[in-house]
Amino acid sequence: MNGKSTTTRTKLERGRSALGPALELVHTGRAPTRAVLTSELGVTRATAGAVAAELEALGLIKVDSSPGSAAGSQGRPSHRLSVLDSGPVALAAQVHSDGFRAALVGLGGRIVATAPGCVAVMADPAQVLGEVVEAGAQLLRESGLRCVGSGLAVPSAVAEPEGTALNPLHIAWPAGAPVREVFSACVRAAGIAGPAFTANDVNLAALAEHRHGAGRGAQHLLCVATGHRGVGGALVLDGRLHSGSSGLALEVGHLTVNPEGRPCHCGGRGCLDVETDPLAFLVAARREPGPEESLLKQSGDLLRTEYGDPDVRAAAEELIDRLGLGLAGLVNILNPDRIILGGLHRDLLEADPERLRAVVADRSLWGRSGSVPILSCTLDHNSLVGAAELAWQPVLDDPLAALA
Amino acid sequence: MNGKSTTTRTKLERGRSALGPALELVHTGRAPTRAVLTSELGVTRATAGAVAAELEALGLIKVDSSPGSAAGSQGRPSHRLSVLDSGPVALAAQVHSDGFRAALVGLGGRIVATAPGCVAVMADPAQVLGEVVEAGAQLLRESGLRCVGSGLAVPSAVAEPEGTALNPLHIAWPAGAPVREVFSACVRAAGIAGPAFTANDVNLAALAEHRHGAGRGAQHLLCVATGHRGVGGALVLDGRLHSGSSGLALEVGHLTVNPEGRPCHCGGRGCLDVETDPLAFLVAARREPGPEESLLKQSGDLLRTEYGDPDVRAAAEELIDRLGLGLAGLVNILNPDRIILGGLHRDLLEADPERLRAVVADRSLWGRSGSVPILSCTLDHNSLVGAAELAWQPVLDDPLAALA
DNA sequence: GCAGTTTGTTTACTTGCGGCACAAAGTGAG
DNA sequence: CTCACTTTGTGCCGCAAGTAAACAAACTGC
Repeated sequence: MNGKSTTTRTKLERGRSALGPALELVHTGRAPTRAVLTSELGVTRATAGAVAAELEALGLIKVDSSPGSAAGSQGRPSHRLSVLDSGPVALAAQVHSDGFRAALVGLGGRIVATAPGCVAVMADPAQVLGEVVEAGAQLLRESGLRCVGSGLAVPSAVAEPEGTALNPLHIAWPAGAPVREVFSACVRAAGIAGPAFTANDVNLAALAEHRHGAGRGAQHLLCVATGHRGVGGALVLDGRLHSGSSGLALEVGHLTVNPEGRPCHCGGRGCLDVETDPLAFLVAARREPGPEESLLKQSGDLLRTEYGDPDVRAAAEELIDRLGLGLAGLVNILNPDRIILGGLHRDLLEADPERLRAVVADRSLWGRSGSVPILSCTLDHNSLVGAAELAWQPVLDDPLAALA
Repeated sequence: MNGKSTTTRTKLERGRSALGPALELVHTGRAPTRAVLTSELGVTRATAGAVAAELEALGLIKVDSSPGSAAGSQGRPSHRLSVLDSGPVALAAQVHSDGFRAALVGLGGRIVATAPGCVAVMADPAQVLGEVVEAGAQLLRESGLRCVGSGLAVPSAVAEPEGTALNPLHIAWPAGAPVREVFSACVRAAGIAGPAFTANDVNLAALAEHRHGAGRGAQHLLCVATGHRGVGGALVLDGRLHSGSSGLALEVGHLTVNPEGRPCHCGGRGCLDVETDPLAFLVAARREPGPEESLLKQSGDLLRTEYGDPDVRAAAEELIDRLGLGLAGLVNILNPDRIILGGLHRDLLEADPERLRAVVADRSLWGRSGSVPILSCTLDHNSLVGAAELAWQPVLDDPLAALA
């Protein structure tokens, strides 16, 4: 925090100071017109106009002076602002238990191109990341678009500041693998421009949902989600990801939600991780679990198509109760103003929203905090979009410096 | 968050923009000299000089051009910066189970004057707050100092944005009492200048420790403390208090730390509140608890003077283990980079620091996050100083506007 | 006493941005 | 269709925060 910042910012390095906030407003869809931009920034129309023109000159946004379908209100119609379709993109990559995926993501969380996931040998991080980066490089070559940076989402806690994967249990990587370093090296080796970032997938999903999905406008957003195995959590505070002092915050998989529950590899019993993930659901519903990489789909389909089956319903209610207990514990500590659920938890919410909300409210200490809205994630590929957010962040912070 | 801020900041309202950050640096002791101020602000020497001169002209700080005891390094000695002894003060008030206390607190957390706590009839918030505000008004009259605002610390969760006390269990106030409203009314009625603020005492203690005590420099500071009864928690993130979306975050008293433990009024069993507070300690140590308003002192004295006694030692170790379990749970969710303990928890830490640290490390999921430093609170009257911080905040944010 | 180092001060100069006046582009009433 | 009205965009002026650069001041060590 301290330590004599020796970097005296010179005037030349700084851009127009309102440039970053303005771009963020357009990026998150909170500034559909120049008039709104003016009021959101709290500056004069003259300044907002100059800022918008500069962002347009940078090739980031588009200013439509011919509105066409006007809003219908009185007065002169405002120029519409939108992200530029042919603007720069970020390279987003994701690794999960059923393969990997690469995509190009423009401003506004718009997925421009995507390379479908391929199941591959998972043992060696360098090999897997080399492949996914190569797939991304191919997309970049095909599109001919400028790249502002790269982001990678991994299904593991990522320790800060080193960027090592602490528990990539569900992909066959070694614990402590230096994923950030490896990913950066792959990106550099492929000749891809811009910085490279790596973070946990649920954290990135939460970030993406906060900016473009179900979390928009929340000040204290809690996100809990499953993959095929295990449970992850994330917290977005005032628009910034809160990942703790060493990246390990909100690793909620080992909250105890059933003191007499099944043992967990962490040494405890009845952890959220083993009580509310897809495998737990299938076992509780007395179904035969399929291959690991389709557990999420299998359990989700089961919930949606056979909810009438007593076994399925009983299993769902059991998991909802356990999940609710875990969420209530988090609510008591974090007091979020919105909760969003992904993976199987989303399916559980949609199967019986009232039951989940009732459990959370009942187990919360304060009525107020327990009545927090609980919503489903709404973005496709939210981890991927979140990975792109990381790469976009320098541009959002200071467009001039980042694109120089 | 959104909603067209119609308040277009005019140029006249804004002061020198670096004024607030500069005052905060002096306030928290991070800018002992003008040269350090220059580098911390990241501005030129000319700007830092102008800012320091302006703060001096406002009567907030003192610039000692004759250093006397120089640092001994090379070059021209820098002017020393310090808060002005005769500068304005904030009125701080605290209510707890053994009475109340009023104080005047200057910049830098310096307690200028204090009115000793008086045990009084506690039933009526308006009466109690009227008395404490009157005591503060008396201090202000005696000192003749200017008052920038008032702050009140209460031993209860304070719901936002209304400012009602949700669980003032250990003082005989009704749940939901509108303490902020009542306190503001008392302050206005007494003719005391400036805005009035109200918040939870442990939150304020954490804020004070972060700025002036054991929490200085921490980015993610977790504070846990007892009063005479019950346990409170607080989190300071990047220098700002995190109290959740409705003020109810970090109400950690009802974390389960002993599934077979004694019943708690919240309906659960073995809550931190009833397992690690002074009363629990005295019972575990087989001592006769004295009057409620001296439980903290009684248990602290016992720990310090009779730690050789097997009963005392066994009780301490039991409480340390339970506290460690609770802290580990918080560490797994919040991943703080420092923990500070107050009240009996501080005494427990000092009785056997190694044991507590070992328990926390053992029950943390990640070795990294479990090795977080655990320290004692160091400030006297930290809740009182924290209450003053609330009142000082507008001045720190914009000195010109706040003192206009 | 003199070179070297670090800090404070003075004097332009740059520049982001507010304020203002005016032009532009729509709506609705008659 | 015209005119009043509302809201938005643009050009111009000026302020003031803060940089940059040159100079002065104060202390150390040889």
